[in-house]
Amino acid sequence: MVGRQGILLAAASAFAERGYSATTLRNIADDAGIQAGSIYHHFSSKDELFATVLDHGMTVMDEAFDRADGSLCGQVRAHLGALFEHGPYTTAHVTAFFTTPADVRAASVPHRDSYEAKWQQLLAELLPHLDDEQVQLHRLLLLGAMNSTVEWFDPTGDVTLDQLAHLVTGQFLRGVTT
Amino acid sequence: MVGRQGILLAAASAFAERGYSATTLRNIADDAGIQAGSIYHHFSSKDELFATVLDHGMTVMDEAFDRADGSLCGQVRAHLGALFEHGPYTTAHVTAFFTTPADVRAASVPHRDSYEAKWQQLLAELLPHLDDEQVQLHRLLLLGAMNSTVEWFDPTGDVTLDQLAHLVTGQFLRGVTT
DNA sequence: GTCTATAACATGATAGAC
DNA sequence: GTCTATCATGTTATAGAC
Repeated sequence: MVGRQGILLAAASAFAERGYSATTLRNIADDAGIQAGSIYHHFSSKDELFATVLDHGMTVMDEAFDRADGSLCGQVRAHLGALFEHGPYTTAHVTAFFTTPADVRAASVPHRDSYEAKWQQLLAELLPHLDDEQVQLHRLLLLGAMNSTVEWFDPTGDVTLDQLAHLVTGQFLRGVTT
Repeated sequence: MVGRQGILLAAASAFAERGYSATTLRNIADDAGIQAGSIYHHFSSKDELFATVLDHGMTVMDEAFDRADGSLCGQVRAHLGALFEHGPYTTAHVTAFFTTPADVRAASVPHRDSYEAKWQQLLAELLPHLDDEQVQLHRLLLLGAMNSTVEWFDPTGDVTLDQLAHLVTGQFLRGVTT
């Protein structure tokens, strides 16, 4: 893997695994097969590289959401698919965002907010008997549960992403007792 | 705040907010009101300080779990209470654990595992119609949802911890459609 | 128990050769 | 477009005074 795309992929992978601060430009350069100084031909700073990774990740999330069928299970499957089937860009969003210095992550807050607004609208239509604040709480819990899967789910194991999506959807809509 | 306890508290707060790598001993010393070098009178390394914070956090979790009434809502309330009512030690566990270098976090893995085993047993008794793997998946989703609250829940807002515990429990047991 | 000073090293970033 | 230095700064950790 070469050039800007190779750097971006190596950066996303490192940020996702170690977080923003623990990832060094030398780490990224090693994984990309170049020298650390060469990164600056493609990106002006570590911050810009990180912001580009997060922006790429949110674009993947957006496209998956917009392509899905609109059913809750379909949207859950799309979100999980974005996390596990489209490289480490989305994973970096989940694992590295919160502990990154506020001024660095600020650039990606609007993109995140617009994605969360899509979920808010979807759930509001699905749950007309609840007010906006209740919907928001349920949304945050659902996204929290889905995003936590990056810390423990193995997509190559014997549970498939489809099965996981059905499990998440069932627990959310009907609970575990059914 | 002075001495070892003051350092520990400042360290937990900093680790919880910024993660392991982004937190410097100078950060911690500043918050504790001492010089960075003085930390080494109480702890032999940054790693040991971090491990002590995580161990303290797991002890808080354990005690909250064991004191609760055994009902799911009671245990959920205890877990959320440990996150929001007993200092930043538990928060550091949630926000800083995953992105910390593996050799540093290794020391706290057994304590974490034993806590998760308590939840596994609780849910297995509550859901006798499910096999162990299904229970495990539901447990991981539930803990993921609860732990995500540290990124967005404000315990001083108009939603109380009791209300949040009931909401989490209701969504888990019966789903959102009831 | 805390301070100051400093050693030893890692990091983000720059400059210029090729 | 990548490389090889190199700079300035920040980091963990140590030693010894008080």
